[in-house]
Amino acid sequence: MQIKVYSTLTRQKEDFQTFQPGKVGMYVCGPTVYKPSHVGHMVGPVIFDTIKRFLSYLDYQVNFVVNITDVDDKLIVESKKQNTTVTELAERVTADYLSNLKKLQVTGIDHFPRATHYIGEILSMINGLIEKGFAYASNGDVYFDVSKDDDYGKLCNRDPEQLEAGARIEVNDRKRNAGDFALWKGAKPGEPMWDSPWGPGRPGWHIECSAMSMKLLGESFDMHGGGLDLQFPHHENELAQSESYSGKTFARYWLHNGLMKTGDKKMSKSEGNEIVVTELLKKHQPETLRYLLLSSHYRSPIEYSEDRLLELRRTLDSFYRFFDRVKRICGKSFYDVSTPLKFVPAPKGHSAFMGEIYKLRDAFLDAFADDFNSGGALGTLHEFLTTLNRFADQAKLETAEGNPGAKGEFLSAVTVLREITQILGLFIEPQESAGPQGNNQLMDGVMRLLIDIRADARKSKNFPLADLVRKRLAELNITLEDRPDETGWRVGP
RNA sequence: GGCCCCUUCGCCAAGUGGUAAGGCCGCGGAUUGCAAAUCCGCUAUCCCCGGUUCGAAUCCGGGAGGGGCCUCCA
Repeated sequence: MQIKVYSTLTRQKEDFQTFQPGKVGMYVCGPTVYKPSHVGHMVGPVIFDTIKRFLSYLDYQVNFVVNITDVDDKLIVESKKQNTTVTELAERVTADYLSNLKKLQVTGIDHFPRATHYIGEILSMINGLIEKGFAYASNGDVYFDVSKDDDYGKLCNRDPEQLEAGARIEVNDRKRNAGDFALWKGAKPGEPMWDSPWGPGRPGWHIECSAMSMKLLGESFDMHGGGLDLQFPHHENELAQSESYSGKTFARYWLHNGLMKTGDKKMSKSEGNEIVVTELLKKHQPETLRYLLLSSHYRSPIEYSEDRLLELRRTLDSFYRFFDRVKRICGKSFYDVSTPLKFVPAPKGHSAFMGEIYKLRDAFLDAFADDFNSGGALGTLHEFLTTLNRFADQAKLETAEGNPGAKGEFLSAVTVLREITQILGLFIEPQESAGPQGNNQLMDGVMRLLIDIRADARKSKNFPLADLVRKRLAELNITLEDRPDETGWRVGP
């Protein structure tokens, strides 16, 4: 299977090839930890976590790094505002970030390097850049000299000459060119600082990503990701300083995810329109958010809205109902169906039904292999659902007529579904609020009682009473489902 | 002013040269005592105008509308 990747560097889809056979180095820019994460911060991690799952499924060994920038002007300002230290603030916000990722089933990140843990690497890289003539010290600061880098601007099509015309660049007479950017910033009193050959100070914004990615993934690695808003200046500068330093290709593919929007505008801390993840998760389950992030192509912007989340929840509910059905048929929870995250070709001599299932799996994988088109892949997920439900209906698996052979086949198909949902990182474990059944014994008992009373009423054709029970339960947001041999119930419409 | 990107059914969203996946909503049918759930069926020629081609939502040119970046930002 040939994977295609769109790279910002070439602005086209390319055949995916790794530097080392079977191994993938992946670096994604994480947050500056000065404010709790908002929904936009989850986009990259969820997308790239899914990409890693997919690549692992195809037997690649993926090393996935997401940095934490824990020293920066904004941290200094915010910590003063909160009357705390930079360290305390950074730790608190990092904990929030990590816990959100965990809830969203972002489990594939191998390293979360902190900028402050790599000061040594940063200093030696700056030193190297100065020695090679790409950087210069100036009054306690160190700047990267864009005029020394022939292909500066290649990622975003920026002409360094024109940067001067921008006039939005900070005026600073310590710089030689308007486009020069700080590798090291001299510290003012009271600011976090580390000793350096140029005096006490702290790293500039971009250098930590270069230093940490090189340390953890090598001078050349395969994929570099981040939000579209990081293309310039962050990634441009990161690329420039890295390749100037090593003389090698820094990252082969640059992938930029679309930005989360609220009310037609980009969601960002500076716009002040951000939806804080922990707030959102008070009203919606994490899986709904993960589903939202995967429902469109990663390069498109995603419109955030409450209605959309509610709509997607309805979509997910049909999966949860199906899982309930699986349990009734197979006596086994979908969540306990175990299958390795590994591609295995379809066995020979399968039934027509399993043929359909494998065809759907192929469609899913083809969509995903084409620039990680999760939206297209999700389309086939729904076709899985319909195909499986149809089979269960036709083979009458929930009645005495359902034969064991058909049930076995059904379970095989469910296993294939499980296989691909693992790639998506969906339906990994039951969602707390998704359970169609209550989770306490008293409730179960009372419901059993009401259902039995209603069953008696139905048997004696006392439909007004039967309907009254159902109607009153509906008013309590409980829905009854009469199935061939029993009546089930769930909370919700 | 410069650099990118987007515009597909009421809403969301795949499709990047061969005659429009999927989801939500809606409608009809099967099933049901009636519902619910499930299944089956129905609902678009792709912002506009030119061009290339046997053939374009898909390529090229122009126009309209929207978004991102050029300052911190996932």
